[in-house]
Amino acid sequence: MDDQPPAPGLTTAVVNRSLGAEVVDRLREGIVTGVLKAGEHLREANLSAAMDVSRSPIRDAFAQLHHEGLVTLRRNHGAVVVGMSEQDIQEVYSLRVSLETLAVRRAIDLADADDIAALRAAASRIPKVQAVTDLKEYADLDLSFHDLIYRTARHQKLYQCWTMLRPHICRFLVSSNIANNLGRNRSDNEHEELVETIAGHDSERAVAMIESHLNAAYRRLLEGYRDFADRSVVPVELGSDEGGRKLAD
Amino acid sequence: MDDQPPAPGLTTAVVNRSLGAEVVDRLREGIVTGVLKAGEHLREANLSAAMDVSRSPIRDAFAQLHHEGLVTLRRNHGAVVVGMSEQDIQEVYSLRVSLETLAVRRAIDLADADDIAALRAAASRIPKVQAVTDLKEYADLDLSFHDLIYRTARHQKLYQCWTMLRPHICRFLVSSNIANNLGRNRSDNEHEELVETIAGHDSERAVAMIESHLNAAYRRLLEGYRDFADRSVVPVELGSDEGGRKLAD
DNA sequence: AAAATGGCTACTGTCGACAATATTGCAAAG
DNA sequence: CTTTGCAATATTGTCGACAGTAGCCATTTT
Repeated sequence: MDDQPPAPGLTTAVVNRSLGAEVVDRLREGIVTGVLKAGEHLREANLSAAMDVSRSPIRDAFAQLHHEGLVTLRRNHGAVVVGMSEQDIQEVYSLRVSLETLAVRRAIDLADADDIAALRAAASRIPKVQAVTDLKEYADLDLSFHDLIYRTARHQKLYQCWTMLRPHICRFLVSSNIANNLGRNRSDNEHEELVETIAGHDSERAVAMIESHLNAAYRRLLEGYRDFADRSVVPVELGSDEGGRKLAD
Repeated sequence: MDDQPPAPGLTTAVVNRSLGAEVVDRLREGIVTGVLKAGEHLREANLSAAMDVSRSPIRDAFAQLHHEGLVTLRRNHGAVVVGMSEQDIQEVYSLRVSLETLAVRRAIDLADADDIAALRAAASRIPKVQAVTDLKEYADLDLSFHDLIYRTARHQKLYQCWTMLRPHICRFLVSSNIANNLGRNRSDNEHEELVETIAGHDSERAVAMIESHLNAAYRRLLEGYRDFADRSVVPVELGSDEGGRKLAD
């Protein structure tokens, strides 16, 4: 499986990463921040030369990005950065509500004092709207908080699904002009309130909160997307992805 | 020339799959049916020789199986078939309820007459309990029906999550002695009834039905698993798989 | 002019060789 | 007898070369 919630405190990561993992991170960063644009054709040879590695790690990276849904693979044609359509946002957020509802329920059942403390810390780290200067940094901190909820749920397969969604959400947050929309109708304390509700073991209220939190985010994103889409042409590329995967399922 | 309607019986699919895809199918089949046992160490060189391909397709296959959660990858050590613990069953089914609930809701909204007809056909194809002779065949038909629900939901990312669950469920069904437990407390018409409820656009009832259907399956599986686990030692392999990912996120 | 045809190019799919690394067994010290 | 360190070995990680295929463009045909 791709991901396991990292064991708290045990940060073993020093120099033990494969080249492919490095390439994945750089490409994902590029896609999420918009350096690599939707529709762009990624060529193995190009990237191989640019990053000074052979094609093998690049190919591994393509496969991983394909699993994350950030690129499509066409046989004998390589990787293409996927577009962002309204339907994508709709899919990601409808699925996210289902997943995160389950995550919150389990987190409430399983969280110990340390987990609650970590959640409080993560929530407090998210900058207030007025203080947002760097969209990517804001997105990372916001996602770290939600990531912690998923890790607290202690559910490997659920976490793996979340891993497929996370980079898309990050991409949405970064490319929408969320800064303009963020403040409107926002209590700005939703994360802290959610943590306290989790700490209080109030499942029903916590589920209602996460649903409204995510639905609000969804609506803001759609607004931002429409402004964004007006300025830059985004290839939509709907329709069946049939035959588009390298390894059939 | 390709575009002409294919003459009846002329199935064009001949040589158009990659080697890696072929290897994935064979290995997945082996894992699901138990030919490859939990804890078994899959070596690239071995399989490469056995299947008469180079190591590259084998590596691609390992990555795909890793994505499906059927093997774990340890750096410089290769692929190991994952075990089946009660927690695995619990994770798969708790997640499945969340996903399939969403799938049913969307299927009800989006299904047209053809979809309903296809669902009816798929449901009718599932053999009745008394007629089950081949567990794998039964599992495939049952999963085909549920697969159709997911496809009717027209939600790529949801379907991708389902794709991660499906082989595990198939494995559970095949390795549990489900045949012994299948009949008890089973109406045996649940699939047909679910289809009609979907056709009738009764969301709440359909959701309740799928929940009870899946929870019943979960309970049967747990029973079957306990009988199964008594007879064959299943390496559980819990604990942190830290550092076990090929491509870190 | 529009559509079919054929060759060409660029790119990926596959391969075997080599380098790097974790594991395992053995030996030596405590 | 247990533990620690080292070396041998087995296995994966990475690489560059070659083979194969899909797409592109000029050319021909209707």
